Amino acid sequence: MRFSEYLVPTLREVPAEAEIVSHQLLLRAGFIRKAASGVYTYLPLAFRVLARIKAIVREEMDRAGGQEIGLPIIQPAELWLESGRWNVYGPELFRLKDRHGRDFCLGPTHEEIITELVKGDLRSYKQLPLLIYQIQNKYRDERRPRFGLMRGREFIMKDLYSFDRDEAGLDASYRKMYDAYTRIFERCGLEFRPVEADSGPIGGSVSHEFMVLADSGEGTVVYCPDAGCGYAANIEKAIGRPALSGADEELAPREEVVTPGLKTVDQVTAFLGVGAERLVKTLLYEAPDGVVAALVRGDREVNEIKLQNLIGVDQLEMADAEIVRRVTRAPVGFTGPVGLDVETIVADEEVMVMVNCITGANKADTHYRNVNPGRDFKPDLTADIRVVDDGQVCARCGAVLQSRRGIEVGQVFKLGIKYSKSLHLTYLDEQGEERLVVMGCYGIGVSRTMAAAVEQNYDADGIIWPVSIAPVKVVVVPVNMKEQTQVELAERVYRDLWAAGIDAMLDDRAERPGVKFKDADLVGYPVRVTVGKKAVDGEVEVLRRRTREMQVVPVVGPEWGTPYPSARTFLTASTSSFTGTTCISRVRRRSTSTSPSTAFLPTVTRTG
RNA sequence: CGGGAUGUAGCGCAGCUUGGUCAGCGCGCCUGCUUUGGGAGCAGGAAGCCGGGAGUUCGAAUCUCCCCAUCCCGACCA
Repeated sequence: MRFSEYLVPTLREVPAEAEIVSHQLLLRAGFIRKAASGVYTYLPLAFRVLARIKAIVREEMDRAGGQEIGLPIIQPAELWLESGRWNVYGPELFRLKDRHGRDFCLGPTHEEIITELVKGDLRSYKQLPLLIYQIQNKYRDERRPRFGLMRGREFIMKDLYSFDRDEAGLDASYRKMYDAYTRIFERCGLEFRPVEADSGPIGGSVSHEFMVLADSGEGTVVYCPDAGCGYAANIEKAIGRPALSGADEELAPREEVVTPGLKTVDQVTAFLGVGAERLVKTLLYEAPDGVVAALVRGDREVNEIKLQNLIGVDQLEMADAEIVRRVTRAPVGFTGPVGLDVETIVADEEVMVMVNCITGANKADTHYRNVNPGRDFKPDLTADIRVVDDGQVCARCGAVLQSRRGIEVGQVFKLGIKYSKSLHLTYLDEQGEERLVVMGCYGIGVSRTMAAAVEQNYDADGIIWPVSIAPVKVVVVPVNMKEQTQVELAERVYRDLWAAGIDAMLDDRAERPGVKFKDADLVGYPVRVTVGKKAVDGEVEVLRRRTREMQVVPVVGPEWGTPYPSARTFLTASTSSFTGTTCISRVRRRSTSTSPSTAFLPTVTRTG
């Protein structure tokens, strides 16, 4: 591929709409262009990166026994009405009508249609297990698309569904996928961490997310620094060891304290001269069947996901000031559990051991002192409903937990029989008895993975692609296009690289070298071969993008007669001897007699 | 969906307060010459229904109203 013929519209300035690094760099380096909010065109370089990621995903899915299929993106409403999600999914579902007025949607996920498929053709235990996957565009009309490819309305996703006879089978499938995901993200050259995750509205029992660690991530990973322990979880799911000892005091009689205008935990505790851990924070939530009060220690936050799961609702919103006033007959800031009349009172387990604590008195400008759980109020439920963050202690080993931001690039779920039961997906076992299929589902955000790779691999000059997913491995830069020697040697190196199975870009533009160097850094080719003044001696420079490590390499003999014996070997070695070695060594070899014109180039370079 | 902001040439922006030499700047793009190891210089050139509509006015990029789009901050998800 020749730069002069290739569509790589690099930009010198950062487009104003791009906030995060991956978005900025993918735009600037000529990988993507926006078509609409949350909808992007993939230019040739991006397309190649995506192809590489998909190739890795396919290899690992196939290795684990997966079978790729194609599913419709346009799906009939009937399927979604049947599963009930046509109404539940809400405005995130892209809906459309055909010319006859029939309803359709653009698939945001494919449970319905794949279950339908399997239901139609699954009869016997002999057909199980079954692992089916697809890699396609998905559509979600996000409330707020943002961060470029991170949260688009159209995105590429791999979905695999597993169908097993029983729990043991599901365990095996889940394990296979977990391992496959680990291999995939390792091969993509990403620093990631599998973490325990909440299974959310998709349901099911066990779930892990694969988080690429990056400060721009929207998620938070809580992890135990003790390598032997290894606990790691999404903050939504993470548990810490509860502080289960209160103050060592006699129970004192409850009394009112006047706290004029003091609404926040900080204000109240400062006024009373006690620590936040002596206060019980009472938050009111509006749930479908009534108001729920959540009680946590003053220095904790309520984990709404845990709360939702506990009380079994999928919608929970903080009560507004009006509801607070109606329920407590007091303004926001003075709510407390004593005498509180709500549908459900849920207390965090830490609250129950507190002694002589402070709470709101459900009366303006008033708090209670010396409130004691059990004596002064009785929650309907006691559970872990707090957010675990830095500084809390690992429930398993007692080390102090830490947290980092992460980008969720994959998630695996054990669904169990949740869907097969409601959709009556069954098979006949050896005894001829009808049994429910046990399912799992496993997703990877392919386009998001590309963005995540950039978030983790860049510097002030541009992208630094991991070799395994780089759109092009090597860029060959003749410094001066008017120097025939340089041009010819560059052509030769370029041809040799292709002959050796290494895809290369020849920057044959009549630009000044600085421009080409800047673009090379921006685009992020792992290796740059510079053909400059030393070309007359048959020498070129090989520069590694990541380390800026440079080596002068003799490529041809003094007379330019025969290729220098070690040239190809060296170039091959020097491009494969650092991160992500899996890819280069797997690239298919090509015949050396083929001309490296663009016509011969594969549209997609398959690995493996 | 709430809150905040922004729409002027391909990209980045100024101009709007105070309507009228106000269609501008930088980069990019095209032509020519020079230059060629980190985003060159000179000369010439193309390019904008000033987001859209309706108003106010002798006159609107500028003032008013409505709409649309985009981006950023909060509850969902890959």
